[in-house]
Amino acid sequence: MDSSATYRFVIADDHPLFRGALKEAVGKLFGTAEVFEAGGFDDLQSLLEREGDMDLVLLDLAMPGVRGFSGLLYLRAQFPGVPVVIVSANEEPGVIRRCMEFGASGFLPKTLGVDVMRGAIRTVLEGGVWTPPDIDLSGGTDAETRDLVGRLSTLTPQQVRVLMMLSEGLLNKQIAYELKVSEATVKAHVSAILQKLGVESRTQAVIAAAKIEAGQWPRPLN
Amino acid sequence: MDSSATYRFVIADDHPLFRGALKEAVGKLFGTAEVFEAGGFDDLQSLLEREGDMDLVLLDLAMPGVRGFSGLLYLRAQFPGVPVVIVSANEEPGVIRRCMEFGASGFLPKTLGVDVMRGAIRTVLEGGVWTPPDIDLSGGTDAETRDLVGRLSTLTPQQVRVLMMLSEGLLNKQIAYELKVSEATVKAHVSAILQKLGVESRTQAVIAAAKIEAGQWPRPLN
DNA sequence: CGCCGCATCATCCTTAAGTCGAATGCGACC
DNA sequence: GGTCGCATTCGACTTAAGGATGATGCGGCG
Repeated sequence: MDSSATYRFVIADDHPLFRGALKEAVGKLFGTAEVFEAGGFDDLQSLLEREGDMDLVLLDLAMPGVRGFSGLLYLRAQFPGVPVVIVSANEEPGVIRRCMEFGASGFLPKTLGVDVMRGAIRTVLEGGVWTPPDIDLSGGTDAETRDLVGRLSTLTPQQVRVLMMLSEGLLNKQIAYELKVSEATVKAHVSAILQKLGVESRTQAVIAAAKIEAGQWPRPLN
Repeated sequence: MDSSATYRFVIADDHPLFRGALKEAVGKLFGTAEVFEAGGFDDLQSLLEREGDMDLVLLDLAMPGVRGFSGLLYLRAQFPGVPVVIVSANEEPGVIRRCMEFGASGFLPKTLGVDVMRGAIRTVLEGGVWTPPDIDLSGGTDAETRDLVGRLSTLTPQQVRVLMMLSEGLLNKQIAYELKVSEATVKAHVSAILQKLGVESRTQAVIAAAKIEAGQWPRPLN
């Protein structure tokens, strides 16, 4: 089998209908494409662990089990070699920009036409990056947030995992158990995270992380 | 001077124009009313400390120095005797409901007519509670959040202050310094907070508190 | 007045958190 | 191959966090 011709995709979206449609659309792009589906973040995770390298993951930002960008950040950390294209109903420039900053290879608004999507996916498969045209990717975010995003992207895969568990309020001991390492190791990771984020305690770290997730959308509360 | 006839108000809003208009509107309600203004939360705070009992505070939810409901919660904790009426551009039922749960005496959407506002303020001054008509105050919020709101409202004034400082990532030592009490006292408060919120660590406490502030508005991010 | 809730503080103890130094392993680069 | 950097791992040590107990003062309330 010619491996260069057989692409392997994952479509991760909690909406089965949309998943199916997307599968149809991209499946016909290449005759020999192998398309996997994941309905939740856990599915996606075990799929990637089981199946090994993928050529592309199409990820819905609003998947069950993920709040916002964490999923993307986590994926990029855990499987640095797998390109991720975000598929989202939201097309605010700020969201798109943030996704690209977190290492996405592309951003597909769900409102896009099938033909455009195909072109975009082709671009990414060839190693490129695709974002919607007529979108202003520059500026917009406040300096503090931008700084924090930069800091977050310096975290190593394991550190991202630890930070996400910190944000769930877990103890070092619990994190150690989950990751199957010693508590000393977790502490080392936490220390590194604190340094990289420029904060002084785990509590401040989760506050900083929470800011990224919820912080700066056009505030709906007042 | 007849104290029962001289009402003392505070108008707290960061928008000077609106503050002025509101002052005009309520000032003429009673000939002898004394109206104070505050452009920021710190102003409001020092004003209340300096001037003592007020008959009413008109508080904008989106004031500088306050994120969301903390301001209300804090005011109600620090000055339990002063009725607070929220004035907000936002009129989502969820927000209104939350305000009332946190002890507001009324909620005035900024879109309200002057005459209606006057009636509402009169109602509150007579010890009543006023919310916009044709608003569904029941249901809506998920059980978890409602539970948490209930727990938060059992916190004592000082505990609210401590919780807000926890949410800023301060150490017990720093909180002790700010509040001019010993670290032992802070620890006592923290322990009480953890119990009341039903969590096990300061980090989980700030996560819980953050959920209330940003958590469950109709999600704008995707 | 006595009771109770709130706030304050101390002491002792256990556990969690965080820092420091250091070892290992792995991939990149010369 | 050797070396450099980096991620991951870990143990020892220091400091912070949190629980338990007990105690004091103060203001409201039946």
